[in-house]
Amino acid sequence: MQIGEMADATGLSRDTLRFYEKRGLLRARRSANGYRDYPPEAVEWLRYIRLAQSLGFTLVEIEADLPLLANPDASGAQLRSALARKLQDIDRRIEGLQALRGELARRLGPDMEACPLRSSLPA
Amino acid sequence: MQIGEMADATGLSRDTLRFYEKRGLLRARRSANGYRDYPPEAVEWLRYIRLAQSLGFTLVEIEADLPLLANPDASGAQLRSALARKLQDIDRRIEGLQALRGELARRLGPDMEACPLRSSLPA
DNA sequence: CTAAAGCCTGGAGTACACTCCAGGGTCAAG
DNA sequence: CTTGACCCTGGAGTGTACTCCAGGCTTTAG
Repeated sequence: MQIGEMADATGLSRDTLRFYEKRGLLRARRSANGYRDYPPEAVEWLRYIRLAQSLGFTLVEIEADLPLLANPDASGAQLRSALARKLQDIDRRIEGLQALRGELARRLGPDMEACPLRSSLPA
Repeated sequence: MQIGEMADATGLSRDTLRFYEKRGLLRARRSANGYRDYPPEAVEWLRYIRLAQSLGFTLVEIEADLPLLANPDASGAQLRSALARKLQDIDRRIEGLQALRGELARRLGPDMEACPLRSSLPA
């Protein structure tokens, strides 16, 4: 799978794919002519990256899980604990969003005139 | 309340506060000497900004809600519908996170060896 | 009165995540 | 064998959100 196909398959630009590779986030074999050749599974990985990223994870955070995930010697236990940490991370984020939701509903819901958020806003 | 106190109260740097003001995200009266003078309610507003931001909202998105919130002529109905949109926004984000959580649990949970995420990872 | 700490502005610099060239090689179609 | 669509690299440029000066007032403590 060469770069243009991958770009079409994922909605990412060629430049973005090259950029991810430079960062170490994505690997590609090379054909005899030097063209990148992606395995089809890379589509999954890229979709995962985009999903995580759209939800507020940075590339650094996504990368952080990578050495363990990519290491074939990692034990099931290690993987499970890494996964558990990540899930906790996500759960914290969900809780944060629920708190934000509550804040907004509380502050703008019942009494919109006298809400501290409104009275402290810029002109 | 002058800038240093506000910085201490919110954990933001003076520079960040000045930056927010330049962007129109925060307003401050000026004392006779030209120093910024913040109303104490601004602490609430700043905390709100930081919370929203830590959850993946950009300053542009936070600003987008501002003209309506800050407009004293906005009707209760307008405010309520703006709030409803924001809450939907947050709910979508929560759903996204739950999906990500599911993906991870599914892919790394039962069968860690043969997961497509792992096999497509960079060296 | 002076020194230290705090404030001001304008502008340069940084990190992240791209995005867009310029210059050049590769390949399939006609 | 040329044209057009693809690919390559290296490097410059963009937008967001700060962060860090330099140069210069103001205020407080000794």
